[in-house]
Formats: sequence, structure tokens, C-alpha cells
Amino acid sequence: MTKPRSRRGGGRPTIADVARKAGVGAITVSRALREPERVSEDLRRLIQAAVDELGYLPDPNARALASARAEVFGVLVPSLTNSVFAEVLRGIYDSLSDSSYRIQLGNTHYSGLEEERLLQVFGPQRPAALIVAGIDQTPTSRRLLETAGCPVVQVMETGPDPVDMMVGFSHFDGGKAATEHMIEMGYRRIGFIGARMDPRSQRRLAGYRAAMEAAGLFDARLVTTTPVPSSVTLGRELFRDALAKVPTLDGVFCNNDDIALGVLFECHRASIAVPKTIGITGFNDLDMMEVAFPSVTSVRTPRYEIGRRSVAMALAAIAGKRPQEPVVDLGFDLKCRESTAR
Amino acid sequence: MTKPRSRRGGGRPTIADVARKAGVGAITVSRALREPERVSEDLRRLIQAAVDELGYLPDPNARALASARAEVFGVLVPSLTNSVFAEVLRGIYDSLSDSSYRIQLGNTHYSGLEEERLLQVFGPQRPAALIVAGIDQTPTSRRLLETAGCPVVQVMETGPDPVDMMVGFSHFDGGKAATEHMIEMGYRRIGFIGARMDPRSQRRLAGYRAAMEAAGLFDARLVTTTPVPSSVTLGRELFRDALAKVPTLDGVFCNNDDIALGVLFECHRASIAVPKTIGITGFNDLDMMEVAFPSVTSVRTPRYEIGRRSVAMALAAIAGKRPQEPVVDLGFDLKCRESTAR
DNA sequence: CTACGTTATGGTAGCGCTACCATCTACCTC
DNA sequence: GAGGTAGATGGTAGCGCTACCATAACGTAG
Repeated sequence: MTKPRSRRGGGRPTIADVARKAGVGAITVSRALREPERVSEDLRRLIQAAVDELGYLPDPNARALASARAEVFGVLVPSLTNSVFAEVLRGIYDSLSDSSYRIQLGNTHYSGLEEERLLQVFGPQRPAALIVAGIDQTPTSRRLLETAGCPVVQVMETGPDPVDMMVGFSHFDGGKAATEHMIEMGYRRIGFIGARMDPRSQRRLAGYRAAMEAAGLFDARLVTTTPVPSSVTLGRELFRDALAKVPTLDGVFCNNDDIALGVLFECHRASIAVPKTIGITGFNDLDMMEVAFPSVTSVRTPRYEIGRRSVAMALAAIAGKRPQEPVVDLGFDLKCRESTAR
Repeated sequence: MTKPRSRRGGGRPTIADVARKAGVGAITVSRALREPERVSEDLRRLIQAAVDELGYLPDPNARALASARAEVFGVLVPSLTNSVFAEVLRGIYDSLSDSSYRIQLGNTHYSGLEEERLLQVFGPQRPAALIVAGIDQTPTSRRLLETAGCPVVQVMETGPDPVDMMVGFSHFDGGKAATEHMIEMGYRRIGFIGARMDPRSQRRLAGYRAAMEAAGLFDARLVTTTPVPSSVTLGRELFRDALAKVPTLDGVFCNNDDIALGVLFECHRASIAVPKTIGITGFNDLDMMEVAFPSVTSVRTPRYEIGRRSVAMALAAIAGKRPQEPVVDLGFDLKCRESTAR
């Protein structure tokens, strides 16, 4: 008359099985697994033996329900194919692979509405932490983040008024530094070429504009942008447009490296000398920019490090040790290469 | 003397609150939400009104515990930065964004051991489906997949003996087709350049070798590989090595497009004419291959479609409608471009 | 020797949902 | 009109864990 083992559960061992085998209470097994220091050495060993013998693995769903907290990091990025976010993700994953946290990834497609929807999906699950790209959440998203009841890290940028914590750098300063470098190298009719034009791109453009205006070089006709998603192909096309608009163009600051690569290829194709006739600067400094011919000047951004740091801050907050300074600026690094070496 | 609302839960509305407000049983609310067709029109409306008014959102953890099934797709890829997998992921995400499934992503770093660890983490959660890259799982991983109790889709390749279902294409055939094309275009001393050399790269190499041997052109010295992770930089270096080893080299079939791009840049830098002196073929056909100068011949692989199809098959299996044919070969498409147009 | 922390362990009562089975009401069928 | 069937609804009993509180055992102070 033994009660049928676990009608629904499929028969894998539960904490009660372990407790029985070890001759202790279920709660002690639970403790031994989560806070070993609160259980005596002897019992701990006994319980570990039972766990090993039965092949017991705690049920994360039951755990989450009972403790009102899932061992899950929710991560929201605007794009999966943009290698910039891929590197942030890599940093996040590498920092979390030793822990028992799972990662739930959402793709917002650069849409505030989609971000809201995903936060609504993530929220009820009570994640351990949320990492979101960008600082321009909609009011609804912001409220959802504020009421999530877990640490929140906004990544990629820094800015005033964090929801909770922030790790990133100033895109405005990056755009400004890149442009100033080109001016310094003697370029004058420097175009800005940008696609997608998400908030970060906008701030890079603002940095470009500030530098150009400070040098008395700004001209609205130098700016060529489109809301269309960025790609190498698009870089080529936008460059053609820019050149048609301003034939005297002598340099371009590209919104990102994909665009810059498109420009570079088009220069090859049209036999335009780089850096002599046209100077090129990219943004992000993907691996290939250094290898390209000529090598391309770019603003190196700490993507991987942003991922790592965001997890470190979240874990600290979970452990109750909130960082002194909730906003971390990791800076950037202008890599001057052949494409602007006039 | 009302009992304190939800000591632990934080006070958000539960299914019982909705049931009370709508004047029905809790189970009817549950049904109205999950199988609306089994509840009468009237009650459905009543319940929906109560749900909206209270802002009720079901607790996914409680749901998962009670039903022994989480609304989660577990996805395992070997790399986050390799844009090939990024596109597969994009396909998966796009196919799942209308559903209530969450996605839990694991990064195996091309390691069988890490794959095992991740499957061990994913398993106890009882995911609705598992999508894993590759068909060369370790025996342990294979057993974990077989006993996961949910649909499993192996993606990127096809092969005999699927765990459950498969969507991909033949890397061997792809490598063979690319090599045959180069032979046809008149190249003779065609090198193979490959990095990482995961199982799929190995099969592309095997395809290359088969084509070369069939033409009586194979020479072991033509093959240059390394287990080091692939990158554009590495492409350049391996090409230099290959050229030093076989100065009469007149073409290269590259393991992937990153390598091909590195080769192309090095040719520019060393003033080697492409396609005249050296022909180049890549693999995957990333967006930029068409834009490169000269444009680069490559094997277009249906990455995005693999992602979409894998989800479609998994969802069908969840719904009890297993596809007739569990192995789907999506093929590939050789894109002949300037880099091999001798 | 009593009072009182302090530490180690356990029992009970949920967490919020759904599987399972029971019930109840039409609506047939013969 | 008895019996059967299908469809709609609800009650009960968990799912496997942990929060909370109780208890026991052991010092240590007064």
C-alpha cells in the first residue's frame, strides 16, 4: 500500500527521498544545499552522500515558488546579430557560468513596446536580477523595472538617474573624440554616416556635431542617416549618397564599424584613396578593423567588460553589498589607424 | 481577522483573487486562460474582465510546478559571437515572440563537458523543448537529451540517428560544392584554411578533400588548420602560413567567411590580385561578402531558416503533431562572385 | 542551580497553480 | 420516462520546495 511515487512528477527523487535516506528532516537537506555553514559537518556529509547516491537535483520550479525568487538572470538586448551585444552577452555568460543562475534572454528589436512586453513576461517569474541594454526605457518599462523587486543594471551607456545601477560609457564623448581626431588629422569636410539611429547612435551624432561646431566645421548636409537597420551593404549605399550630396567630402565618421567597412569597400571599388582622399573612422572597434586594409580607425568600446561588470554588480547587490557608486563609466579607447593617417 | 494577504508572495493577485471576483472556481479561471474553448463564452468574458481589472498575471513558477512543465525553450549554442549562431537564434526568437514561451540560452563554448553541465541545469526545470546545435553530443549529453521528456531538435547539420528531430544541411556537401566550383573555374593548387575545426568544420574539410581527390589535386600540404577560435585576424595569419608553405597556391577555400575576409585583406595588403593570382571562397555567406571588394564567393547557409524551422517542428511536436520526416535538410546555395571569377 | 542566550535541527503550513475526479445540467435515444 | 452521453463547472489534493516558528541541547552568566 505504498502511495504511488509521485503521480505527476515522473519519479525523480525529491528532497524528501534524500531526507529519508539520510535520516534527517527535509528542511535540513534544504539548508545543507543552500547554506551549508548552518549545518553540522557530520550531517552535511551524510546528506551529500544521499544526494549523490540518489542523483538528486533540486527542482528549480518548486524552489522558485517556495522562495518567491527564481535563480534566473533576465537579460534584454535590442539585437542578437549586432556583434556589440553579442560580446556583452559573452561577458554576462562567462561571469555566470560558475553559478547556478540560468539566463533568460529577450530580444527587444530596438522597440520600447517589445521591451515592455518582455518585462511583463520576465517579471512574474521573479528573476534574481535584470540586465537591460540602454537607458531610454519607456515610462512603463521604467516602472516595471523599479517594481521588479530585484537588482537592475542598465548597460551600454551611462547617464543620470539610473533605475538602480548602470555600467557603460559616454557615446557622446566617443563620437566627439573620434571627430576631434579626424579634425586634428587635417580633415575638414567630415561626414557623419549612421544607420538605425537608436538613442546611442543619436548621442554619437551629437558628439560629432559638438566637435564639428567647436571647430566651425558643422554643416547639416554632412550628416547622412537612416532609421534602417545597420549593415555593411547599407554603409556602402549611404556613403554613395553622402558623396553625391557633398562631392567635396574628405572624411566620414561612421556610426559603427559595419558602416565603416561598407565605406571602405566602396572606396576600393571606386578607387578612392584611403586615407588620402577620404578618411574613415568607425565605432566599436571590432576585431576586423585592425586587420582591414587599410586598417580602420575606430573607437574601442568595453563591451565584454560591460557584461562582466554588470553581473558582478548584480551579484553584489543580491548578496546585499550594493556598490558605493551605482553608475560605472568604463570609458572607451580611440584606436588611431591607417584609415585616418593622412 | 482576514488572513494577511500572501505572507511571502508580495501581494500580487492570484488565481483565487480572480476566481472570487468573477464568482467562479479557481480551476475555471485556470481553464479560461489555458484552454478558452473549454469554457463558456459568458464565463470567459466575466473572467477576462476580472483578470484585466486586477492586472492578474499567472505565476510561471507555480504553473511549472503544478503541471511539471515549464514554458521555456532551452537553447544551446557553442558560441554567442559567431554570427552564424546569432542568426539561428534570431530565427528562434522571431518564431517564439508571439508565444508565451521564454527562452533560456546556454553557451557551450564548443565544449562537450559544458554542454553536459548545461543540460543538467536545464533538465530539472522540465523545459517545453530543447534546441541544441550540432549532432556530435557526448554519450552523456545524448542520454540527457533522450530522457529530457520533451521534443529535442538538433540544428545546423543533418545526419543519421537523430535524438528526436533535426534541421540543417550537409557541411560535407557544402565544402565539396565550393571546392568543385573553384576547380571548375580553373584553380588547381587550392588550399583549405580553417580555424576552430569543430565537427562541422571537419566535415567541410572532408568535402574539400573529396572534391580535390576526385580531381586528382589533393595534397596534404594544401591544408592549413588550427584549433584556435576563428577570427579575421587569424585568417590573415593562416593565409600567410599557407602561402609560405605552398608558394604556388592559386586559391583558398576558407572554413568560414571571417577567415576569407582575413585572406582578402591580406591579399590587398600584399598586392596579390584577387581573383587572378588567388581565388577565394568563404562559407556561410555573411551579408558583407557580397559588398566586399572584390565580392567574395561563399556558400550561403540557411541559418535564420534553421532557427525558424526548428521552433516550428518543436511546437508541432508539443502539440502532438510530430512531423512525418524528423530530419529536414534545408540545403545551401553556392554564391559565385568576383573572388573566383578568373 | 536557574535563567537565558546560542546553535542545530525539525514540524507545519503554505507558495500559486493544475491534474484528477466528481458533479451537475442539458439533450438525446430508444 | 429511464438510461446514456457530452459538455461545463467545481472540489480536493497535491507538485517539491522553503519561510517561519518551535524545540532541544548545550553552554555561560549570575
